[in-house]
Amino acid sequence: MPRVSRAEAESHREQITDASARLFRERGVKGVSVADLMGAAGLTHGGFYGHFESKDALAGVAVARAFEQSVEKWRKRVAAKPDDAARRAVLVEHFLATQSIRNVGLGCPTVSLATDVSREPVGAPIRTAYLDGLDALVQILSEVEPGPDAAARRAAALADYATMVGALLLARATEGAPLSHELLAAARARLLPGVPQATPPAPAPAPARHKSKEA
Amino acid sequence: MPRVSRAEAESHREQITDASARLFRERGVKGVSVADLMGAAGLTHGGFYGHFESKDALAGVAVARAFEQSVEKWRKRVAAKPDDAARRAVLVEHFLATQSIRNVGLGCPTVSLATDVSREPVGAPIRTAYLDGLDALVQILSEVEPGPDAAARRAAALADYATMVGALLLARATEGAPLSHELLAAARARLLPGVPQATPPAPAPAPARHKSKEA
DNA sequence: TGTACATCAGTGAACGCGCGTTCACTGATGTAC
DNA sequence: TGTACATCAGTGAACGCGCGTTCACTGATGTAC
Repeated sequence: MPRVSRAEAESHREQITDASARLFRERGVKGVSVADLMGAAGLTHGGFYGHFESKDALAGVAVARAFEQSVEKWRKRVAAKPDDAARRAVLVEHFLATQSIRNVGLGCPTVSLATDVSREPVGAPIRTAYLDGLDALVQILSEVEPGPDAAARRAAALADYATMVGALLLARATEGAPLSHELLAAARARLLPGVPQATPPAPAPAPARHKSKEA
Repeated sequence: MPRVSRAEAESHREQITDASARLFRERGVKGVSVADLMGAAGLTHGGFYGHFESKDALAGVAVARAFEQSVEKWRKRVAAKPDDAARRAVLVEHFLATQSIRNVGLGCPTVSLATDVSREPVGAPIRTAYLDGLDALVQILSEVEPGPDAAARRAAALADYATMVGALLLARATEGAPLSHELLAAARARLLPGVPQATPPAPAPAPARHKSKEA
């Protein structure tokens, strides 16, 4: 089986990177072994060092990959909406959706990796990747915020982002308790005042004061 | 040296608990060994199981201890202020102070342990301790929030809390970059609009439009 | 208060285990002619 | 296009290490008389 073609080897490297981007978010960098990562690509552990210099080096590459995926999703959501208010709303609603609680592996790396990153020394590859990725997401959010100037829009984006990250982080830590959904709902209400909260699975049938909300 | 008095043994248990409450916040539960914890109390690792059933059981006790310390601090800060607006402000300002970035070991466990807790299975001792502790802190904040009724005050407390947690979490993950302080400042401005931001080490000398802000 | 002995807090060696990393080896791939 | 050989992607055993946990042992503490 050894000595596969160069195209296959490159595909293996991609598989390792993608699996790491997902598993590191789910279990943390320390929570996944090199053998786990290679196994996710259908390989054995020994070949790892043909692809990456070390597990820490992979962490940097994998975190960059995770952010690339998020940036792409954000761009697509933004592009599908007609105006900035709708663009901001769709970003917030996706971030704070109930499904985001359980969707750790493909969810925003900002939330799932923040603590791991903050425990790494300042020069670690994972820190650079995280900082760059966070910058890119904040930039996208800034562009759809209302405000008189760029500084105001950036400040609004940072405050919004902090609220979303905190709410999802706490919702995950309290998963299974009512507080978990309460946190997401409170953050949605804060960031999108006046927008109907349609997220709970079976909302009470309202008396339809204005009009029905779902087709 | 073995067979110390019962009072000494109880003191050892307290030292282990306190050291764990601090070190678990700094490095995570997996980031500290039983030998580290016992060493912090001046003991060797073998005696650990005379005090706790397992490392996981200690994690529950230590996290409860960490939250007790935070609740006590919050109560003292609240008690020192004359009205609810000032009480809310002092809680927010302490949470989002620049020093909080580095003060992980004695800082709010909600931030430093959220990810570790969310990666534990639902029945783990650490999850119960975390949920109870978070409930207690949210309760204190709810009592000083403005609002027409208890539900509104609780929703405001949850949104405020999410904003503070997210801002501090991200500020820690980006420590060393300008973005780190920017995040704290944006959250302060969002939660305490109109309050002068005196936190940067050397604020530009303002033209003193109303009055000087520090005695 | 004083003596005799059972209790048990802490020690340190040992356990099995999983980890990140290294390395000799294999054999299909890629290349030179 | 076909042959000969060097390259190198992947294998799996092995390395040293640190981990959580167990356990026989020690000797001061606590207790019974």
